[in-house]
Amino acid sequence: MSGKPERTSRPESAFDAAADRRSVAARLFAILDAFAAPAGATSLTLTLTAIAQRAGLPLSTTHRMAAELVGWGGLTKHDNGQYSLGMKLWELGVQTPTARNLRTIALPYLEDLYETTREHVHLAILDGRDALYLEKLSGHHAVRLISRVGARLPLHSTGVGLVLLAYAPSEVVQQYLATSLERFLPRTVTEPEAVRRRLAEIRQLGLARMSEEMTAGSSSIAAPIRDRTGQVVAAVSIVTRTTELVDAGQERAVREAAQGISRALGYRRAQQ
Amino acid sequence: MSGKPERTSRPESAFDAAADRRSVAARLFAILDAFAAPAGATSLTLTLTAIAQRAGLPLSTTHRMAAELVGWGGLTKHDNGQYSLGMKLWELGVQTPTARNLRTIALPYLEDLYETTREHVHLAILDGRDALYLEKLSGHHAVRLISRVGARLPLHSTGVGLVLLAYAPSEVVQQYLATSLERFLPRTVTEPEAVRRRLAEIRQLGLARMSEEMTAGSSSIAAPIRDRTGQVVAAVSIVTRTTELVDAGQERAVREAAQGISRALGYRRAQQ
DNA sequence: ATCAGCACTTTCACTGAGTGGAAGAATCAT
DNA sequence: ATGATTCTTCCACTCAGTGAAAGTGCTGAT
Repeated sequence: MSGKPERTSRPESAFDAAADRRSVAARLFAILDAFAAPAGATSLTLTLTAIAQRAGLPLSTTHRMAAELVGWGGLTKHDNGQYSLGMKLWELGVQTPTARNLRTIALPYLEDLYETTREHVHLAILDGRDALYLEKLSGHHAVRLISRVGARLPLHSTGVGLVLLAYAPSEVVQQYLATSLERFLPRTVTEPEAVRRRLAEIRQLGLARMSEEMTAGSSSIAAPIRDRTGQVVAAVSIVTRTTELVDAGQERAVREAAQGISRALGYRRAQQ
Repeated sequence: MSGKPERTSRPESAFDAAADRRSVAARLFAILDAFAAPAGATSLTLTLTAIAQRAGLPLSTTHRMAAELVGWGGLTKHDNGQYSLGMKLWELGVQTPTARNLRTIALPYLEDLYETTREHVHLAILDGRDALYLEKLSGHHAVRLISRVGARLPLHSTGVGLVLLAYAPSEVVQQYLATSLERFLPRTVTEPEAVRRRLAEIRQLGLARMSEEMTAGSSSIAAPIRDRTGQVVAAVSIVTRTTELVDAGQERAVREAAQGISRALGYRRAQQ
């Protein structure tokens, strides 16, 4: 049909300039977001064309802006012409108050927990509808997991996620359970009422136990971290190979780590 | 003197609009940089006015741009009206290839090193004229240090810095030694020729020893990390309380950690 | 060698997005 | 109340940013 594009009239273009009402800033952000775009498969490095596509920008605009970002340090241009996120972003990122404060305070306790259990150790916060993994320690030989520092994982299928949800404001829980929850493995609990019952249980125990709900062969034990005001601001967990028996020692270790961090954050076992 | 500003003519303003030839992008970057600006004393949170001052921008421009940044997640606006860097930056930052790859690979070895030595453990890379601290592990009771994840420290007065300088291209060394080196403590080596001799020694030993050159009461042992190509890409160190005797066990531990990480990065003891 | 194909870079005339001074609102201090 | 300070909104002007198109350079097929 539309064989040869009509060069005389406006050439058919994938990009509708007039419809793009984004500000300069928004376009810059789109370029940076291009590197984080697809959920799991984060592309560490992209060509100019790939960035332009993902950001939905004309190539020349992308080129100009990428150059500015490179100049600043937000992007790095490699010898092969590919781009990746730059060190400047890392430097700014680690200054972020939550990341910096929580991490600095929690890390020693996480190390202790790792030493006593020799299992994956996670530290996560609630961010939007996800558990955002702030820190992860693991030895050389631990189980392969999808978690990663900076990763976002669902609240209903991870230990830290359930803990965070259990202590979240009720409207957050409401909203979260209103959407359908993905079933990753046969044992993933996805039915809203069942999840609610679990949350209540977790609040009662001050501890969450998960088994085979996200990654086959792995279980997790998670506990809440409170700040000065008593609010739950984060969660710690260990992820172990699934075993039948409940290891009381592990549970105690996780609880102690959470309590240690809470105390370090200024929490004093409130009126109970 | 200049009592009432003359409203009829151009009002005396600290900001010369015409002289500011920065692009929109550059102005945005200036706002973000405002949070990292002063070397040591990083301000975690700033008021709008403070940002405008540091970035050298009119208040209204700052206001508009800050709003866009908040919308994106690059800044967070707190209840009290103060701004701080946002989680989005952290998320992008941890995706940065060097940070992500090096950290992921190195962390288990750093943990081992911490466990066997119980001392501060540092991982740093060379960035510009500084040692940039990528990772830092330390227990609850360790010596108080100025280093911090994301911190930049001088090359000539830190263990990791000297190692990185020792294996840097000669023009980097040239340039670095061309400027006058700050003396932090009486024992800091600042004389260019003396530094060069040290670098040679470090290359020979494959290890650097520092004592009381940056922080009083602390010493450090550092070793180089090589990648697949044999190039030195980072350095590990431990920082200990200064003692008279050389602890061979500590030196071995640092060396082993560095070798372990190098091996994990694909380095195979090259032709020697 | 030659050419086609693709990815990146540079240019440039047009124009509306971004600008910043100023006025208004809100907050705090006295 | 009164003034000082900090933040927010507005809007007419204008120049910075725009993107189509031409140019450059590389790769690999013939």
